Amino acid sequence: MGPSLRLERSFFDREVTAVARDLLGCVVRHRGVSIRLSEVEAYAGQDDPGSHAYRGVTPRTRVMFGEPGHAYVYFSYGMHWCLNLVCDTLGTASAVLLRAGEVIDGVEVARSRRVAARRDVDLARGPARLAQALAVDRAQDGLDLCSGGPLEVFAGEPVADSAVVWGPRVGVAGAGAPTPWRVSLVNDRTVSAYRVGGRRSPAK
DNA sequence: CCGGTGATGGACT
DNA sequence: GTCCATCACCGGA
Repeated sequence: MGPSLRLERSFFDREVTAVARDLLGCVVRHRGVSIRLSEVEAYAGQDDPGSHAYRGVTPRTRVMFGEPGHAYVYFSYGMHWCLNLVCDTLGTASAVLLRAGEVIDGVEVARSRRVAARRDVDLARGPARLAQALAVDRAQDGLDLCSGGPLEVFAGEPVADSAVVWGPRVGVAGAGAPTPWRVSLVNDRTVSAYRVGGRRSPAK
């Protein structure tokens, strides 16, 4: 392991898909667990129908419209939390959803938070699983990632373009966007399962 | 391995 | 009232 350099605000203050690409291989750390990111997804602010910010500022989306380099945490499906990193220029409301990664430090702590995970590769394979492994919930919404707080992101080994693959979104109801927003590491076992027809059927 | 489905609560219309 | 940026579990192959 080399030196761990915390990402500065200028890293996040760039076009959101560029930030998403560069987050692969980086390490997010919170409360004793470090995760190397293998899969992320870009949400391009107010002009993106798939984004929570699409309909403007609400109490929930307020953080997205704020300064880049902060955490945006939302509650999903009545029982899960998901962690995003606010990106791009102040006010654009862009963010990157952290979808999956490999636990590289604090494996025992992560296991204790993810009792249902049968294999270590499943500890942070999926956005809600990743947040649970990190013990991220509403309390981390809005936290600054760049000022030495408890939630931080560090640079990792550089990832070559040949080791990166772009794809469509997962689990978003909105019309399919022409742009691929999801980026992941090629042949990485911690990338979340890709479900083409993964939508839940209506309860009977 | 795979596909199908219930659980569960808040944000927004 | 409707819609989810999901997960775990179950049964079949």
